[in-house]
Amino acid sequence: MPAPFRIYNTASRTVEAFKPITPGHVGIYVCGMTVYDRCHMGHARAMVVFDGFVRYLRFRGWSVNFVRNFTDIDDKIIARAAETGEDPVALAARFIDAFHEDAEALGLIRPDAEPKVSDSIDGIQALISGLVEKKHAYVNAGTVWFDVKSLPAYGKLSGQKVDELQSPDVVPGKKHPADFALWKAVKPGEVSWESPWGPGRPGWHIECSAMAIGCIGDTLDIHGGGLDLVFPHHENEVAQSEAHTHKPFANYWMHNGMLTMASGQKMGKSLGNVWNVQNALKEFPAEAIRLYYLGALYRSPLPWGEDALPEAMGGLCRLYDAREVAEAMSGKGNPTAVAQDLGEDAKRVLSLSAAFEDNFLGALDEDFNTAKAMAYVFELVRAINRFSNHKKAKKRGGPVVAGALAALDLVSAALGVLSMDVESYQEEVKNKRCCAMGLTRESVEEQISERTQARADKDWAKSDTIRDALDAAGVVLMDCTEGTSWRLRICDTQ
RNA sequence: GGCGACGUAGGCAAGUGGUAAGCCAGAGGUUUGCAAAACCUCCAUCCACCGGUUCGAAUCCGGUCGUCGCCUCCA
Repeated sequence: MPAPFRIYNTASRTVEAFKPITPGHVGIYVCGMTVYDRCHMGHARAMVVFDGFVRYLRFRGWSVNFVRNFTDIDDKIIARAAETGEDPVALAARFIDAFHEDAEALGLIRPDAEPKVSDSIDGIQALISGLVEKKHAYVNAGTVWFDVKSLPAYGKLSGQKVDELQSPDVVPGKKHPADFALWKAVKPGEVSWESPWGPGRPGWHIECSAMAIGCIGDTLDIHGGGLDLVFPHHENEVAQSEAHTHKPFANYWMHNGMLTMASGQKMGKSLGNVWNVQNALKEFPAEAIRLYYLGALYRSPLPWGEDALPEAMGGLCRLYDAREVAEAMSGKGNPTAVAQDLGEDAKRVLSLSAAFEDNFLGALDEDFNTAKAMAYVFELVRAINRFSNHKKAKKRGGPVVAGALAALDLVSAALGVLSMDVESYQEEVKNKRCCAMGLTRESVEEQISERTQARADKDWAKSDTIRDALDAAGVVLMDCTEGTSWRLRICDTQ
C-alpha cells in the first residue's frame, strides 16, 4: 500500500488528506509551457517542483500517471513567428526541442505523456461540440465562446464573482466580458484547422481540458501549475470540463509559488527580467538549481537574486563533501557495537540515521514540505562531519555511517537531489565554475603542482605566493594528507 | 474596485496551541607550516502592530499597517 499524504488544495485553501480515485494510483496533469521562447527560471521552478513531487509519490509506492502538456498553438507563438518570418508550428517545434534539452539538463524525469495542442485538435473539437450542444457555448462569426453565465458555479476555484471582475476589453461578439474563446475563427495568414464552425484554432484554455481528460480521464486526481494560472486559466478549465462531463474536473489543485525579484515582484517575461535556464546551467550544476527550489516550500514565493544559485550550490557542496567523507570510511562490524566503542558522536550518527527516513518522508507527507525535509539532511550531515573528526573514524567508522549513506541515497531517490557520485559532481562544479569565472583547469592545476613542489621543499614563501595568487583569482586550495585539492570560491565576499 | 496569499534574526527559511528547525553571512575557539574545509560556542526572552480567547499563542479570533499575486499573456 502506498503511504498516505496530505496536500494543500487551492480549491479549499486548506491542507487535505489525499484520497485517490483509484486505490494506489495518482493521475496528475501539470500545465507545461507555451513554447515560443526558452525555458526561464520561473518555469523551471514549476518543472522541478512537480518533478520532485512525482518522484516522491513513486518512491512512496504510488503508481503515477504524470502528464505535462505543451501549448504549441497560441497567440504568442503566432506573433513571435510573424516577427521572425518562421512557420509557427516549426517555431513551436524548435522550442519543444529546446525545452527537452533544458529538461534533461535539469534532470527532470520524462512525463508519461506530453500532449501537444496540435495533436489534440479532434479531442478539442469534440469537447467544444459538446459544450455547444449543451448550450454552454455559442457561436458568433466562426468563433465559439464559452458562456460563463450558463454555469452558476463559475468562479468557484478562484473565488471570483463574474460581475466583479475588471473588464477593460470590450470584445465584439461576446455576451459577457468574462466569456472566453473556445475556438477562434481564423484570421488572414494564420495557421488553422477545419471545424464545424469554420476554419480556426483552439482558444487558450480548452486544450488543457481536452488533453487532461484524454490522457487521464474526466476527473483528475491532481491538477498542477503555477499560481498565476489559477485565474483565468484553471478556472476556465474547470468550467468547460465540468459543464461538459458533469463530473468534478480535479480533486486537488496544486499550485507552485512564483519566483520573485528583489523588488518583490515576480519574474515574468512581461517584466523583462528573466534568466533562462540554459544560461544558469552553464554556470551552476543542475542539482544546485534543484536544491534552490526544493529548499523552500513549493507554494511560497521564492526570492530570486544573484546569490540564490551560489548559495544553493554552497549547500549542495556541503552535502556532497559529507558524503565523500563518509564514503572514505572503512572498517567492519556491527554498527551499534562499533558506535558504542567510538563514542557519543558515532552514536548520534546512528540515531539520526535511524530516525531519518521517518523524519524526512514525514515532512514530505505533510504538504510536500521539502524545506523541512532538507533540514533533516543538513542535520545528519553535520553529525557525519562531527564524527569524522575523530581519529578512529576513518579506519573504523564505515559501519557507523553506512546508515547515513543509505539516508542520503533516499534523498536522491525521493527528490532527485544528491543523485550523482561525488567525483562527477565535483567535476561538474569545477568545469562550470571555471567557465563562469574565466579560468582554465590546466592553468590552475599547473600552479598547484608548482606549489606542491615548493611545499615539499618547505619553501613556504613561494607556496604562499602561489596560493595568494590563486586565491585572488577565486581558487581556494585545501591541503590534506592525500594532497591538495581545490575549488572555486562561490560567493564574492569582497 | 473585486478575489487571494503573506509579513519569523543581517539575508533566506521551517514551525499552525506548549515555550523559536535548517542554510548563508558575522564574532570567538579547536585544527593547520600558514590557510581552506570541518567541528565547537555565540548570534530572535521573541515571531509587523494593537486588542481578544486560553493555564498557555509566532501558532486561534477581531482590527490596524505593510508587501505581493490574480482580475490582460504568464510556471
